[in-house]
Amino acid sequence: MSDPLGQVFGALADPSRRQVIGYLSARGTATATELTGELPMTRQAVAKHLATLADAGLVESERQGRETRFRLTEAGAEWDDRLDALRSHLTRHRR
Amino acid sequence: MSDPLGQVFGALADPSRRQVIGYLSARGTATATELTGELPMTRQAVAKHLATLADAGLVESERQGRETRFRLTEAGAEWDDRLDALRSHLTRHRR
DNA sequence: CTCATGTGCAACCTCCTGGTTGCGCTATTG
DNA sequence: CAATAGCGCAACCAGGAGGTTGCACATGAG
Repeated sequence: MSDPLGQVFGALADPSRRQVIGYLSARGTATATELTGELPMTRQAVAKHLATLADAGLVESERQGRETRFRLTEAGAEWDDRLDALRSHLTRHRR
Repeated sequence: MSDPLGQVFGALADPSRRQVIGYLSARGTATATELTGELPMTRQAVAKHLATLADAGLVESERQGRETRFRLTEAGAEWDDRLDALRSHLTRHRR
């Protein structure tokens, strides 16, 4: 759609997707099946989230044998930091 | 829905809404009818965008007589700055 | 007072999104 | 080689998002 900013914000708007970013930041790498254990949804749903994150350039994948491992891109890691900052900025400013 | 971050990102995901933020930042204040002149949509559509921006806490309104004037909140102004930074960050990193 | 201007509310439509199920293919393992 | 684990693709569904039209209500201007 040639609206990179919109894709990024759209990707970050979903809480499950932000959680995925958090998990990937903590683990470094994970497969869709692994992440399914952490989220209340099916593997295919997780795979879709990973796909939109990849479209937004926040995540990249690499097939290793029969599994596909995902990790944060540089932009994704930057956003993981910004998310932490924004969260504390919110709770600080709330009241 | 008690997902403040999600509301903010959702609001920023739409290009028309980001444009509205830009206009408000430039003009300081505007009504829905005024903004309709700048965007290819009806006044009601603009009003909806302003409502979601207000729900996200990026914009606030004040009724003056028969018109309702909108302006950026502090958070909205901060995001207007962050948007500029992100855009140049993108065009810098792209290529 | 009358009338035009500005607004808000509600119904409606279309398309996208988050999620599901089902199936078939690929690659490891025993 | 056979069985299984992991993945991708496609169809499908309910609900929300972006937008429209139509109308009723309030307020300032003449």
